[in-house]
Amino acid sequence: MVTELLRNLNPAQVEATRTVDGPLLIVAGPGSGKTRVITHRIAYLINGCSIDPNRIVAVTFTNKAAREMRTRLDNLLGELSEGVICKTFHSLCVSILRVDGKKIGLDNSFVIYDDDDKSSLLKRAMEEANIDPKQYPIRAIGNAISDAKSNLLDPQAFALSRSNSYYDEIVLRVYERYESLKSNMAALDFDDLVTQAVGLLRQVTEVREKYQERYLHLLIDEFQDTNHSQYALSRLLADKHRNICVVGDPDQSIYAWRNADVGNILSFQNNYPDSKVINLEENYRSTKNIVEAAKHVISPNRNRLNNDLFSKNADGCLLVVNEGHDENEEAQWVLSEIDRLVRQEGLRFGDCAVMYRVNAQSRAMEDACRRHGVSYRLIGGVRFYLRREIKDLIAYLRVIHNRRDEISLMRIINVPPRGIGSRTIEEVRRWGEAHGFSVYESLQAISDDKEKGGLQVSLTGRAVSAIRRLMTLFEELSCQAQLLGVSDLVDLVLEKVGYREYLRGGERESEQLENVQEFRGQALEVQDLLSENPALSLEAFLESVALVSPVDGLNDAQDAVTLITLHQAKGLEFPVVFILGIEEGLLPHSRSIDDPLQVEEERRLFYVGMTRAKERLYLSRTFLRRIYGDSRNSQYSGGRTARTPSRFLRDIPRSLIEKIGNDSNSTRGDSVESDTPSIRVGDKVKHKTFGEGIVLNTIATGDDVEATIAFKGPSGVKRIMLGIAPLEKLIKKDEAFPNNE
DNA sequence: AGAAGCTCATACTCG
DNA sequence: ATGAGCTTCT
Repeated sequence: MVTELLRNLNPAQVEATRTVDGPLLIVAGPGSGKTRVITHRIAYLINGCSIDPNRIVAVTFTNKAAREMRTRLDNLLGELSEGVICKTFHSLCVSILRVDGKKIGLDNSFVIYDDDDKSSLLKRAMEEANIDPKQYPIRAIGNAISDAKSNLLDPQAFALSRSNSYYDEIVLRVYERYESLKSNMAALDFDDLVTQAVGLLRQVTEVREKYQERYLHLLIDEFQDTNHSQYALSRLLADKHRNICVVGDPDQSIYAWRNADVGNILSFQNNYPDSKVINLEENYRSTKNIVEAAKHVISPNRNRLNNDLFSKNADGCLLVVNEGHDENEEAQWVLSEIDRLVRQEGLRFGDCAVMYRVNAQSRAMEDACRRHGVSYRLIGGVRFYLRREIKDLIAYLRVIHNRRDEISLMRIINVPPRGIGSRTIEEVRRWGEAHGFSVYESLQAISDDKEKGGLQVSLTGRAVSAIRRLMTLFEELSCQAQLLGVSDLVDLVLEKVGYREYLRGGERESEQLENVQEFRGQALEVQDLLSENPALSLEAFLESVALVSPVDGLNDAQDAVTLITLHQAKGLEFPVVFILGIEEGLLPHSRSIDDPLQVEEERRLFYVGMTRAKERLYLSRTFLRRIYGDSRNSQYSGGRTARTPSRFLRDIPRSLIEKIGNDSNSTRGDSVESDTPSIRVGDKVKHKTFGEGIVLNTIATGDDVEATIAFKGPSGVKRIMLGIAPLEKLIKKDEAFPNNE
């Protein structure tokens, strides 16, 4: 049994599988059989070392990865696999907090706030703290708070840790207010799930010891993308037995922007000096050409661990680089190539994935797919659970589950319109605050106040009766929620609230009704799973909708082209991959372009995308592109922005590329480097009449060079012959942007 | 008072 | 395209 388990593994994989005692770091390059090693290691623990499956925890990045792992464990172990705990960080934390959270004062019917809810709450916190959201954008403040939490800094610790700049002072004021509101509402945001779990384990000895004892073996996947708080949680859980195995690849770290810290890999080696390190370097996924190209793209990065990826696979096809005119032509090219692959090469639509940096790029692809009648699945985009009609229904369910959830209550208090407008709400709030009541309690009190004038509340009789109707509705729904499963509850909400009628006549009516149907179906799934105790299904359902990610729904059954962002593509693989928009400003993204560290992350993102491809890799860029209508750049090129090829393209050896496209322009953005070394793409220049600008492109034309330069201000993009241009000043590319941050 | 209709700015990557 | 915030309509 055990020898069979190890038979199909290479020596490094065998070693990783059999190293079960003590801390272990597995550095696993893309396609190196990482999941295989994790699952085999778990199987080995159970079958070879007789470890109780219930004492093994595997933490993954997405639910989809967790499910996949469970399926593969099931194949290796059969029924035994069911005991293994396979969860994401967030779901692991939720389960810990549901069971033991009350020991740190957490209401166990807490709700989980998504980013929308978080913004609403931040907005309110800022209102209360008299901070102008125009001066201090909610998003920026929210990120600052998120940063603090990722580093396990509560408001107090944040206050001590920061320079007392005025900005930090503002953040602190909002942070304090935000936390206290959230606590009143018995709500947690995503960051809280981890920080609260850490707080619980740190503060409550018995809870800490319980989990430390139970979790004999801990495996953390995608370790390069954990943040400080997640790592702290991992260490806390592993502290007794010290059997902690982390699997990661610094080259695939693409979430620094949400506080993931590759430094955790170094910290791991410092925190566990006795840890063993195993490198998985053989790539089984991709052709040799793809692996070679990817290696050339990643190698300019500094601060890399030694992980020398190689492949023994066949060379395979050359990479294909396309240069299209604009995003529509690019999409057109993708579709005709996919057509060809399907008709001539025996591939399926489902084998093909189209990847891009930003969601907005999916638009042109969707249009092209529809025109060609090719079915596609769009991953991400406007997420299902963030659609208005779905969020409304979730808000009803949340208020039923936890009436302190004021963000949800406020969302649906007058949806559908029921005569409780902003003035009424304001008065209810004012009254509630004066009496120390939550909004729901205030509504109840006002509703129950039979003798008029008993309360000091200035509301019209009309408003009071509207409130009374609402309270009657909620009382009934709450009462039924004790008896019904969540799907039946959704039906009751739809009926009693008149939600379908509310959607009637709207512009997106049929689409919204379809979404509602889909939502009912999902509720029914959870209800059926918990048919023995239907009242529990509401909480389970709310939890499942809070923690899904778009990739979770990706099913391979349907033969459709996958449209997906590079970030979401991590961990996936496809026979054929198209990566679009390999242009400066998009990949690397304009928001990252000024910071060398961020450019390194963009490079890793490209590397992640490339290494998703098993057989064929297509790269594409355009000369013009419209993104979001591009209002800022509308003066250029008829509403579109002139594009220059990504610097990353230059790092792929020409020998690996088969080039197509209809423009004589070179892939190499600095093609004239040797002729006129003083002007290169990316240089900052100053023109006598047009002012300051950045060189976008250079083309040798006869005995002169034509440069495309984007000037600041109204001049916009101009093509200029360098021989005669009155360019006064030149700053080299690297000096053009001294650390702006 | 509350609803509806309008303009306006705004938009990277995510559990 | 979407939401916030404003004005106008009922």
